[in-house]
Amino acid sequence: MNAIAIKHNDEIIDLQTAKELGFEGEQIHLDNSEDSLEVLRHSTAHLMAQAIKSLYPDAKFYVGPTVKEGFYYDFKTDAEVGEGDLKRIEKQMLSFAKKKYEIEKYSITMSEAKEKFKNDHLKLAVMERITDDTVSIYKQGEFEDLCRGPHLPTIGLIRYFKLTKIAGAYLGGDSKNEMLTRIYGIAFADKESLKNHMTMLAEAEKRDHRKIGAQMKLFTFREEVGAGFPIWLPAGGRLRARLENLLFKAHRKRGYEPVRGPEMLRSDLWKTSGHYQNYGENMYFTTIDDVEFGVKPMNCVGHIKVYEDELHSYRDLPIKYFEYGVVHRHEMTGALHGLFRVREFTQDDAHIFCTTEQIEEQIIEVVDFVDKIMSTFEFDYKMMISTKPEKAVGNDEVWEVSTQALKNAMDKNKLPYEIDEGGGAFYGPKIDIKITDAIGREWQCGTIQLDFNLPERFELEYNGEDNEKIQPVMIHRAILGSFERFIGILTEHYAGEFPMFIAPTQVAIVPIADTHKDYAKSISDKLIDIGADSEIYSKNDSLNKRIRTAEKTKVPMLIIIGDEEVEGKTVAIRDRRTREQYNLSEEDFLKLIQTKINEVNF
RNA sequence: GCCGUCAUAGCUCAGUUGGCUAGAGCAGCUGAUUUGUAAUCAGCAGGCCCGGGGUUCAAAUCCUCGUGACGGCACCA
Repeated sequence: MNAIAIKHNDEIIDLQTAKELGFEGEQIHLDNSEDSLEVLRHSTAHLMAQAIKSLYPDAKFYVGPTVKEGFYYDFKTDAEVGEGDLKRIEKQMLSFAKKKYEIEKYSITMSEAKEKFKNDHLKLAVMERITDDTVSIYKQGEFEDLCRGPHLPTIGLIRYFKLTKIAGAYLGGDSKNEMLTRIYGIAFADKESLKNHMTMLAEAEKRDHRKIGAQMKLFTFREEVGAGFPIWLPAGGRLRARLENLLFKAHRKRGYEPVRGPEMLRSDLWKTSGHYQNYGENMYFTTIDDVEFGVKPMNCVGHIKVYEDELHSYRDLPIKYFEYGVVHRHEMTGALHGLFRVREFTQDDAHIFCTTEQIEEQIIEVVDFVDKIMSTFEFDYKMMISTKPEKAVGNDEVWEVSTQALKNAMDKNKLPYEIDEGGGAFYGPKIDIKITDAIGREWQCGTIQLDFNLPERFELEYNGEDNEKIQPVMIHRAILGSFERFIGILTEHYAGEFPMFIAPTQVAIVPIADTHKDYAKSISDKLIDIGADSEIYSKNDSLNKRIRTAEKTKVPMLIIIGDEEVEGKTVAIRDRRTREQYNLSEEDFLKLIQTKINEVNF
């Protein structure tokens, strides 16, 4: 098997370049290793560009890199290109690949390149980002493209690929620029891997919380209600209530007090907080009796008003208020996505008012809280420290101190984190908790924000040891982030098969005949007493049909009761997770359910 | 917001080049059947074909403006 590239000084060097520069190194062969796929997919992007150029002669190309899941190419053409054209482009790609064109490389100076591509504004835009004096051109058949490589020796090696989606993308990722057409694709070294990848995508689609949410009747959206406003259905309501209850206890144990602020507050307050100036375009406003009100996009101002209700001593700190706060944010239409991104959502929000000395321990306590919950659900997550954004209030010194405080807390406790420059809230830096979902996407959920600014703006204070007035520090934090997004992620994580302690329904009861309905009802009542929900499948359908229907609802446990069970006071259990069938006495069964429900505490 | 695709019954989908009372499965209702572990049978009902405007003898089908959804981009919990 011939090499397709080599590894030189830990860099992938294609054969064209290796020959030119006389480099040697470990051979990279065409397989599904990371290095090999990097080269293969990059060349497949070029092959796609070649096909696009032949089908749309006016097409101009921007960049075509490889990404985590394949590759894409951004281009511009006056023709309309839609999803239906992907097949056509694929076909053209295959026919070029069959011609086995060699991929040739040559170098020219930057000024020659600028002359060569003078009529191609996209290539000129690409070159603006390059500082080198020379650039390389890769050529296959008639098609050539400015590129740094690495590439395969020939496009004849490209066989197993698929164009997956077509979309628009801004030139240079900047919404002020023109929009280009982007086509995404995937390529592998062999047929089997491509097939597996496509199967994986189909499986991921089955887990989509929007799909499962509809099937399991967790939530819905309606056009006449408005985009981004979820409607919680009974099953979703039950699931959500379980989460809320568990979390309520968890907060109480950690010394948080439940409070509640109003849904909308006078705009003057949002001006004081800075939301009006910095976040106003995302807020909903209404004017009544000549007074303008803003619907809250965050709960902090309400909690500040709770704090202001009485004088505080340093002895009282830290003070922790929490609320399942409903907030409204006018997200842009294109951003809406199932429960992951909505315009009305409920945060598990809390604000900790503490002294500067208490910052570190408080941050660590919240990080522990987060870890407890994430590990309960077996989520992978990572933490990111986000620094001062462009739009921000407060002076640089305060930002510096607070950002450093977050880093110190993490460093001292040896907690790993990444840095997101400029990703902070306008009032302070934050630690974001990002969960990796079922298909590898990352979602921001929890957040811990350190804030010196709002206490200053609202002139918050407490009495210190010497009876002097001291400004407290505010920590804004959410563990789940929002119930909406978190439940969406949970749904995909479990593919709808929620564990007992959180499932909308714990037990499905199937009485074999009408004569067993009374027993079913009595079990159902006893389940409610121990905090479990059940549904009785007693409709006039065949037994098999009812078992099938019950199974399809993904309820964790199914019990069947007939003459034998009524007589012996037992139940016949089907556990859908373990697929086991066995019998238990009614008493043991209730104990089992109770144990399973209570086995989780945050 | 931007680029592209799309919208038919509660759900999943048919509906030919514009042409008869717009169809099916599931779900629902009624009846028969009372079942021991993944779909019993029969019947009934259900549609402002997303909304407004237009073209045409004729529109679910073509045009246009909205609304909503989907895939990305940008933005973000």
